[in-house]
Amino acid sequence: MNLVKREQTAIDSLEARCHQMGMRITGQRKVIAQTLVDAEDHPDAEQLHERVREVDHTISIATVYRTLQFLEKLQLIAKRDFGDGRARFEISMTPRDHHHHMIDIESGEVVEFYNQELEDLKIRIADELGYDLVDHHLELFGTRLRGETLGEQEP
Amino acid sequence: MNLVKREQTAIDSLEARCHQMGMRITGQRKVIAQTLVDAEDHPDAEQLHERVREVDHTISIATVYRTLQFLEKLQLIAKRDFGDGRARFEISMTPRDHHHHMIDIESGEVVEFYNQELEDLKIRIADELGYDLVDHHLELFGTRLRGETLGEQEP
DNA sequence: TTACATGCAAAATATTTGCGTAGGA
DNA sequence: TCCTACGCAAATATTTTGCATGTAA
Repeated sequence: MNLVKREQTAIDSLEARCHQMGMRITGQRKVIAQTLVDAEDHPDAEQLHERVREVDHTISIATVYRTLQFLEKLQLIAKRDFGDGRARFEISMTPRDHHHHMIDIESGEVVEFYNQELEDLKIRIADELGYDLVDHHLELFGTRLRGETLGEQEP
Repeated sequence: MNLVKREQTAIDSLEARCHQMGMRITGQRKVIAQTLVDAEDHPDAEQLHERVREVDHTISIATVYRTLQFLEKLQLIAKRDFGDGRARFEISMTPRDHHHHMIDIESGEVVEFYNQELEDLKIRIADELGYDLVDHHLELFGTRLRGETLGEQEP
């Protein structure tokens, strides 16, 4: 029941923020937010549109884009760039969970990670440059190690 | 004379790589590469096109895009994303000089920085995840600190 | 009721590509 | 000479927007 509880919390959080900002919580916005909560990957606008239409066939791509902008402004989701032409989106309702991405340049696979040392270092760097850190993006691009380090073997 | 020397080295490096790859070094490519060497900012394709046309009025936007792809493949330039819709480009002929960007979200100003600790940490993180780090992008977004830390004051 | 949100379609942006010609090696 | 690269214009891809209508509060 953990998953259900987390999802409801996320939607509650969406509703709370909407009210806070004096904005309406519509059926479309709920479906789009819920779809992002359920997503275990990093869909782009079009992929999201497809998924959302499985629930509500009438939702347009314009609404998807408008809702994504809206959710981003509310800081409920984050926009990412993995180097291909389109923006990708993911839920970021829990501010503690600021992870980053390791992208396999051969397979396109994306692994998320979190590293406290990195978080601390970035705040320190920004501070040394005379800035207050508001957001940051980090993407690592690489290829899988073979053998030695992990003892893994390709078939 | 330092600047002149560095610029020539960069263009030499371009010519060497072109030959290595069996590709032609054309007038357009030289102008585009030189313009990127001279750029002290991070121009997008259209800004680059404007600058390049001041030197050779006939260079088309298609050639700018094709040359940017080409130079990126040769790892002579790097593509960046600062969160607005377009890709930005910068010279990266010297592999040691792997810097990152601190972006002022109020003014749009971009400050470059390099931090050895960060470089080491990223390699370590990738390794721990089972990857060999090939490339990485880091952008910090923030607002200027007031007072305390730097003793700077707004007017 | 009444502003804000939506769907649709067109527009705006950003980038890529087909094709016939030009030009570097 | 020969093949790559070019300019042009059209195509594609992604995202935004104007407008009339719908709907949450």
